[in-house]
Amino acid sequence: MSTRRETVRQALTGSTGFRSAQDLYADLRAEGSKIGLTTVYRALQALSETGEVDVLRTNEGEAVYRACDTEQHHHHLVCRVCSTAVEIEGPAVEAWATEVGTRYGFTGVTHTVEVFGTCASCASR
Amino acid sequence: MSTRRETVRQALTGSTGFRSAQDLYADLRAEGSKIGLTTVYRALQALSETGEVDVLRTNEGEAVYRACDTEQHHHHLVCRVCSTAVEIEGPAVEAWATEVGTRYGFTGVTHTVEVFGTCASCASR
DNA sequence: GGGAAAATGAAAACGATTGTCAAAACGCGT
DNA sequence: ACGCGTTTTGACAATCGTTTTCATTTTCCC
Ligand SMILES: [Zn+2]
Ligand SMILES: [Zn+2]
Ligand SMILES: [Zn+2]
Ligand SMILES: [Zn+2]
Repeated sequence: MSTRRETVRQALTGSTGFRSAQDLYADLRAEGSKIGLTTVYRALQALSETGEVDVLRTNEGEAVYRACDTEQHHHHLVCRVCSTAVEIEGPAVEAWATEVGTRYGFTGVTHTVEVFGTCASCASR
Repeated sequence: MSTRRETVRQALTGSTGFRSAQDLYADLRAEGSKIGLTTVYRALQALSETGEVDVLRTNEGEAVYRACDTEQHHHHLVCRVCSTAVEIEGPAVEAWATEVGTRYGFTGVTHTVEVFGTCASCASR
């Protein structure tokens, strides 16, 4: 529980959307922190390994992170414009994924599901 | 319809799994082709733009491609070990995704869904 | 065949991420 | 407050996938 990791966690918690390591670094530096980029990467890696933050990849291959309200399994509805995200659930999807996996003889079935769109506030601009 | 693009398309079609640009480049060179890495990237980009091949990102951020049997909207069940993939459908998921999107006021709703697991042949080893 | 336009590939540039390593901060027994 | 071994930090270099640049080669059409 280093103070730096806590700093990064809070920077993430302060945002409702997914943020990249470089975004967070820029934010922290802007508000006066002397944190290094390497440390931001390390903190995000640690936080995602413990499941405290969620990670996903943009179409460009960049990793973006989010400190969600729950650590339970869930998915996201993400705004393509501002990257704001809403946590969503889909019991039917969970069941379908494991069912289709086992149907084809796959074991250890997991899945990734993300829903994208333009949020109401971004649409009205 | 350059001959190089066709070469790349066939290299992809010859595989049942998702392959990276570098994989395909290595394969093609191994079988004697004098193709350049840049051209492989360009071909894959063109093929994915027209929807002829599907793309997804590995957890490490690498783009991997697959020439699927259909160009219709579908998803994949991918082996984590050998990357072999099966094309799957889930009408319920399609409906759920658009429903949850509009429920939160999002427009232009799309989604990404991938199912992962260990295929039977990889499990028996 | 000749020349404009498209395709090609080697090498350089790029951007995100990771590795290196010495300096700084910390924990703890004294 | 003081050493001192351990952990954390951050500047910088290195890596890796991908894109850009640009000169050369191929294709296409007359
Ligand atoms: Zn938005
Ligand atoms: Zn799920
Ligand atoms: Zn397999
Ligand atoms: Zn779908």
